[in-house]
Amino acid sequence: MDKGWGLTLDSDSLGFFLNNNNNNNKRPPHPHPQRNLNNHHNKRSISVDNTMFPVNLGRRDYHHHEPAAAASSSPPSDHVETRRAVVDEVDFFAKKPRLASEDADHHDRDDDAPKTNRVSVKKENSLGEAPSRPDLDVNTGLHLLTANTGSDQSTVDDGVSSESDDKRAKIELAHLQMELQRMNMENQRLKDMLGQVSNNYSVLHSHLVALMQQQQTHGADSAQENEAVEGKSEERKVEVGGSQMVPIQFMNPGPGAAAEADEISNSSSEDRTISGSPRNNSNVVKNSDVLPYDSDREGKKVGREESPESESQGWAPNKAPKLTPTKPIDQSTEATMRKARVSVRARSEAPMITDGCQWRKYGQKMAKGNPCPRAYYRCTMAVGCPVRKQVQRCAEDRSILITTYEGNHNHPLPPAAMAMASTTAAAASMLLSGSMSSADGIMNPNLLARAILPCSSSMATISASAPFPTVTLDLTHNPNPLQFQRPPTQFPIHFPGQGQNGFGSVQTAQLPQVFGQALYNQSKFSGLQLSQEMGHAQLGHQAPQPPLHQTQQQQPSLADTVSAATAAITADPNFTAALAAAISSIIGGGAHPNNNNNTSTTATNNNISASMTTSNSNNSNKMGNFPGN
DNA sequence: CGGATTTGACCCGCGC
DNA sequence: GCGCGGGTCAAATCCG
Repeated sequence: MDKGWGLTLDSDSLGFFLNNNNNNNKRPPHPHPQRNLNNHHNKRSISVDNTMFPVNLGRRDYHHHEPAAAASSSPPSDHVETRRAVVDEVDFFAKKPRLASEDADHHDRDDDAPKTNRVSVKKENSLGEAPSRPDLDVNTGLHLLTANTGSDQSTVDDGVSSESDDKRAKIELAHLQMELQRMNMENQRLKDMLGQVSNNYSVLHSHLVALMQQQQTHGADSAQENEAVEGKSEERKVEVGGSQMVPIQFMNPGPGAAAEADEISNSSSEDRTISGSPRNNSNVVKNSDVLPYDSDREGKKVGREESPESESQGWAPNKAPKLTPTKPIDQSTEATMRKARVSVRARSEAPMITDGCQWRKYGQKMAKGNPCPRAYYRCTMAVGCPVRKQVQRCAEDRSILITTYEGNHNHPLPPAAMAMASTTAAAASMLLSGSMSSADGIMNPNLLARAILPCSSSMATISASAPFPTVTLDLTHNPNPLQFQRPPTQFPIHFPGQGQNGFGSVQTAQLPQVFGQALYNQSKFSGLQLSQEMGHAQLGHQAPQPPLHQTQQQQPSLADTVSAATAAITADPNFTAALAAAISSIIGGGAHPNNNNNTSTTATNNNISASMTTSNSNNSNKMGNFPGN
């Protein structure tokens, strides 16, 4: 029985495993709440490895030992019912057990019959002769594999009924162990599948966005070119789909990007050193990463790309202007492209919004014109990830947290992080796409704004002022649940069964789910959660902020909203229109004039309103020095 | 003790 | 050329 309850440890770890299945954090253990999950992750791996195999050995012994009763007499265990693997398991053993169970039944029911069977079996075991009867033949096979057969049979020979009970218990134990083993294995497979699906989604999504950009860029030029681009795009899509290369290629706006993407894996990191900055060391490490994406390398390649649209958005510290001495115009464009940012304004008392990624603070500065310090973070989920973000309180309303993202992750993201990452990347790509439609777009904010926001959105502002074009997503405004309903045509792709995130099933059911979006909602994390764990009363804005902080149950998850925005972006062939739809979907209604330094455009159609998902969830980072405090 | 944070210094681009 | 501001580095410090 001890062994049997050793199984509960397995089951615990199994449940543990299941619970954390979506948390693909790879960070080392850390005391912070979110990192505890990482801890779990590590533990999970270890526990699976350590517990599975030793137990498996034991289980095997048990199974070979007494598989018969396991199939015939053991009652269904708690773990078994719903899992298909268990069915397979039972089926698997039903072959042997069904025959062997006859033995067991005989043992249990008849006092005499077993003797005959035993005699014949022992005879076969000892002699190894071919049996004359088929049933005996089967029995022989089973017992030959059994190490402890002799002892068990000897106990049966004693004819003690209590020992048959013990035997039955052992059988059940063996069965449970086997089931647990199966479940562990299957969950491992599921985890792998999930990881693959996530990766595939990243790849597909990024390239879809790239394709959208290409269409957008060339759509106005000529239909002929557009067809040509699509031809390239299809080629590229196929290649990407096969190789899973370049998971993050959001920012390849031009047709040259297609060829460029293919070259990225072949490009060497040496080009990157053109900048001569000692700070680029991390990029060398980055190139050694499994994932071939490297925005820096994209940046390097710009210098030798002929197409003005070949510049992509590298976010890592780039000295881009130095890279292209032969094309002054392209230089400025490239630099701008590379510096494109997506700023998210959200009300939060927490030091930082939890977006699913792991961040490490590397600096803090007092920015001019804002009494609140600006904190600098970089993504630490992968070595050399170029993504960085700045967190700063709004000078005018310190309850508003402004998070500015730069760059694209060069590593697979956990589901929770993909929503935000995809949205910001898509928004940035749209910004860039719009700017690409006109050479003057970047320098002409109004033109750019018109290009990107034909429908205009009061909540989305675009600052195209050099050198950093920025899309600002303002999530600080009152969401209107009614507005959350969106014409289905906006989101043709729909995944059913999205109601498990605890939020209103209505909006979640109506939300579009593109590709792996469903995974987001399954995550324990909301894609973008705003933590309130730090000093609620500090800023004094916590008190009833009317509709801004409504109950979570009535608010669409911000993760869902972000996903919706991403879906809108990726699903709509009209890319600029998609931008407006996405942004307006995030933002919701209401005018928002107070974007300090951004050239803003106002909008009217707000089909989906975003809400802040305030929760007590963990903050991945503990900022000892909270900007704004 | 290792990792994260803090913080002053440094680098770089830009405007005058 | 110089100053300013943004961004980053890295040694010191903190913390679990």
